[in-house]
Amino acid sequence: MTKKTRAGGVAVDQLRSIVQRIEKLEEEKAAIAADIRDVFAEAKGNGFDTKAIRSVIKLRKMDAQEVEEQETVLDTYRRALGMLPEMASEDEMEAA
Amino acid sequence: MTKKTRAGGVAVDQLRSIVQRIEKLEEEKAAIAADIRDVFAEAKGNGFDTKAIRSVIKLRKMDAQEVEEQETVLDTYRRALGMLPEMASEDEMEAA
Amino acid sequence: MTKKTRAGGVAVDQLRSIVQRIEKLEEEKAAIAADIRDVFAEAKGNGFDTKAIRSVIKLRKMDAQEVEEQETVLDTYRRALGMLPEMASEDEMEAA
Amino acid sequence: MTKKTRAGGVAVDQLRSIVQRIEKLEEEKAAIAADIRDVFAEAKGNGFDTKAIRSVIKLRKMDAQEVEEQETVLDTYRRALGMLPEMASEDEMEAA
DNA sequence: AACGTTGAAATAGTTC
DNA sequence: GAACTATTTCAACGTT
Repeated sequence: MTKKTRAGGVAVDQLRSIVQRIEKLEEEKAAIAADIRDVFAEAKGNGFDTKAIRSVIKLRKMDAQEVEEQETVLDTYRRALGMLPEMASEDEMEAA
Repeated sequence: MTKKTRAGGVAVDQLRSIVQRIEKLEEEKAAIAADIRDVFAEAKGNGFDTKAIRSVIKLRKMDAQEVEEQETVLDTYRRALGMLPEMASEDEMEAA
Repeated sequence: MTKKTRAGGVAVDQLRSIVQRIEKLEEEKAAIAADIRDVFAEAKGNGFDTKAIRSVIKLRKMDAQEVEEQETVLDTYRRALGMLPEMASEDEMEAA
Repeated sequence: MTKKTRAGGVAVDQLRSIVQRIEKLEEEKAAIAADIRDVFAEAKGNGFDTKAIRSVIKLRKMDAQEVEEQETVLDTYRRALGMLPEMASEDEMEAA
C-alpha cells in the first residue's frame, strides 16, 4: 500500500504543511509581540508613560490628513453637544 | 429664529439622543456589573473560592456553545491531521 | 437519608444559587450590551461616525482634569520627538 | 552648547530609542502577518477551506493549553454542580 | 466595496 | 503596585 496521502478526500501532506507553516509563523509573531511588551515594560520601569508612547506611535503611523479628518468629525460632534465653543455655522453665515 | 437642530452639518437633536441613550444603557450595565460584584463578594464571605466559581461559569458557557459547533469540513481536516479517530475513508469504502 | 446538600465538602445548594444568580445577571448585562450595539448600528445607518461618538462619550465620562493631564504628557512626548513645535524649555529659560 | 538630551523634562534620546525599537518590531510583526496571509491565500488557491484551517489551528492551540489546566477546587465545584461524574465523597468514605 | 462577523490587541478594573 | 482577568476597541476576513 502506498503511504497515505489522501484521507476523506483531502491531501493530507499538503494540509499538514500548510498548518505547520502557519503555526511556525504565528510562533514568530508571538515572540515579537513579547519583545514589544518587554520594551514597554522597560520604558515603564524608566518612568515613561506607556499609554502616551502608544499614542505617539499611533500618530506617527497615521499621516497628517487622517489625523485631521478624525479630529474634525470629533470636534464637530463636540460642538454640536456644547462641549466646545461654537464656530460660525453655515446657517449663520447665510443669515449675515 | 427656529430652534437650532443642525450645527456644522449634523443633526444635533439626533446626535444628542443617541449619546444620551447610550449613556443611559451604560449606566444600567454598570449597575448590573456592580450587582455581580456583590454576589461574588457575598460568596467569598461565605468561604467560596471565587476564582473557581468564575471558572465554573465560564465552562458552563463554553459547554452551551460547543453543542452548536459545525461538524463538517472541520472534522475532516482534524481527522486528516490525526486530531480525531478516523472514520472509514471513501477509498476504503470503495475497496470493500 | 437527607437530601444531598454537601458534596466534597461544598454547600451545593448555596453554590448553585450563587452560580444561577450570576448567570442571570450576566444575561441581563449581555442584553444591555446588545441594546447598545443596536443604538450604534442605528446611528451608523443614519450616517453618524460611530468611532467619533465613542470618543465623545469617553470624553464626557472623563473630567476636564483627566483630559488635560493625558494631553499634556502626550504633547510633551510629541515635542520631544519633533512632532510638534517646541515651547521654551526649562533649560532655555534658565539660560536666559 | 551640549547636545539636547532633555526637553520638557523627558530624556529625548531614550524616548526616541524606545519609539524606534517598537516601530521596528511592529514592522517585523506586520511582515510576518503578511506571510501568514500569503500562506492562507495559497491554501485557498489549492482548494482548501481556509476557515476550517483556522479552526484546526485554533483547536490545536486550545488542546495544548488545556493540558496544563489546574484540577483542584474547580473540579470539586464542577462535581457539585453535576458537570463532572462524582468521585467518592469524604462523607461516603467515612461511612465505609 | 460596505457590511457584519470574528479574532487579536489594548485598556481598564480587580485581586493579592 | 504588580499580575491577572475582563471588557472594550481595533483590524482583518469573508460576504452580499
